Amino acid sequence: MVVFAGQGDPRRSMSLLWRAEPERTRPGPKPALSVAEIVDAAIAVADTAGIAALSMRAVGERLGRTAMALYTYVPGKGELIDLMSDRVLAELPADYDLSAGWRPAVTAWANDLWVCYLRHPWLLQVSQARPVLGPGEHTMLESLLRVLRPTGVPARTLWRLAGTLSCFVRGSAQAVAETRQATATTGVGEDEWWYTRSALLEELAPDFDERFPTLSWMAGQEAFRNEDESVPYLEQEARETFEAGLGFLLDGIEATIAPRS
Amino acid sequence: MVVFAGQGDPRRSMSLLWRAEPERTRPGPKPALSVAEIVDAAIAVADTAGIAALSMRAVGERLGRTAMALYTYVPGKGELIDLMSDRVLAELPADYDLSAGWRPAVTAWANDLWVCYLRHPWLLQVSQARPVLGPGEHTMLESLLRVLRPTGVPARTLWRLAGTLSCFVRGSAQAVAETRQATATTGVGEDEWWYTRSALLEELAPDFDERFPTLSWMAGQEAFRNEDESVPYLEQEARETFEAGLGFLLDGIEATIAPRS
DNA sequence: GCCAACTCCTTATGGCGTAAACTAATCAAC
DNA sequence: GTTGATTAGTTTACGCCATAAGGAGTTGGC
Repeated sequence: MVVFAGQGDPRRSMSLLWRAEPERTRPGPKPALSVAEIVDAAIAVADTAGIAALSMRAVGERLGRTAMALYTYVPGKGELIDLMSDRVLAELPADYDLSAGWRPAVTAWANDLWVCYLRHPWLLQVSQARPVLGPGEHTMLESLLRVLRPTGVPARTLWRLAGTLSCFVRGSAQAVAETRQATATTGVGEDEWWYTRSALLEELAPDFDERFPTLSWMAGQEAFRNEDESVPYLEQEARETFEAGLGFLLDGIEATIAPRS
Repeated sequence: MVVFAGQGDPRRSMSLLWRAEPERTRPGPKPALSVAEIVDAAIAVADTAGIAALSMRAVGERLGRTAMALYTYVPGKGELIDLMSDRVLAELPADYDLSAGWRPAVTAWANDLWVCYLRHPWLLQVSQARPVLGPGEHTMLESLLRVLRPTGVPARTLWRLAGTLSCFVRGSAQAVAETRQATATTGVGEDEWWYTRSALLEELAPDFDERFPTLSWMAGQEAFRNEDESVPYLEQEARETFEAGLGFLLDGIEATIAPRS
């Protein structure tokens, strides 16, 4: 299930996103932790154990504290996830080389975002509905717009292009991320999984070929073979879909842009 | 967080997906419920209250039973979600009119899937990594392949096209779905939300225009105005991104297909 | 009539986020 | 110094969740 953003005081969340660290000359014990440290620990937990394992208890434990200790730094779990998302996006490059034209630059942007999603798959499970509006998110968008703006398309089109590209990268990264996560959490390898399932399919749906003629034609096409044995099949498949799809998309965009360049 | 598929006995899950209802002349009290009834109830819960509110208790309650009663029909929550997904996808059309060519047919397919996602937004939060392999999922894919196959592209390309289109529809439907869900769960309208946030942004990031020149240029472009006041802004925005993006994508695909038609 | 199979319930376990109340540390003002 | 306000961090507790275990009542075949 998608994780939603913090719903508490907006001022508090936004301050956390934009402010470095609060100044300190106040009574009370010195804080042993910092927001940054907590966010890092949370990212580490989510990266290694998945977002399902991201609990306040788990993050606290990693820092040698109780779950409740985190609440002095961060209003709640939702806000913590906002901070994680924005921090991870902030690591993306802010500028792309435009000397070879917009197309290689967009490709690089898409690739970087893709890699970021795969390095932090939990990011794909955080709702993007209400954007976090932190510096990281803005950087990601700014860098894409900076690449596309020189093509001279009108602002409205520019915005659509950015939206389309983001959607596509996100959608296709999800395919890979979920594949990996499924393997990790179930402990069942792809081959094994597929073998069991397809045998069952034959048994339970003996009329498969009549019901799904095109699918069964495709299955017989032998177009699917693992080129690189070291990469799981489904993952390789998804990676190629990403590359091919980006190609289709850029072709289409080129057709829109070309008339005016 | 993404909900994962059932991880129990694969035979059991697959039987549930493919078999209508088990034959019954066995001892024991007659079952008062059926798998189909449970799945319907679960879909109703998820549709109205979101997947976060989908608990075994909630589904049982809707049927006048306890949570544990469901476990006689369904191995667990994961498998129930599989059944829900597949059932919803099975409602999609199996065939599209090809008389006007592949392009309107693909557009119709994409639209239908999009509408399905928006009718059942929780579907977007169910991992697609390990496909459910039920009849519904196969129907959805079969109908797209049936549209694209007559273009004569090689099987491998066909597969990439299908993957790309699925990713894109899913990705962009997510944008709308999450927007709506955010409004529903937080109870804060878009305008209100945006107003508060942008005011805070100015206050907390006074150097915004220097850091994000392209974004701030865009914001000044006034390209963004709500044409239809009855539809929330972000949702309309996302819908247009979907339509425009599908256009770019189909243009690109057309370029790939054209040489051979 | 009896037994095995079955549905459905109650109860219990161990997780979760976080509210509330508390202890202990730290600084400013006196 | 001492005091009092302020803060960091703990413990405890509440109400959720999925589901394991075991028991009560129902039914068909023998």
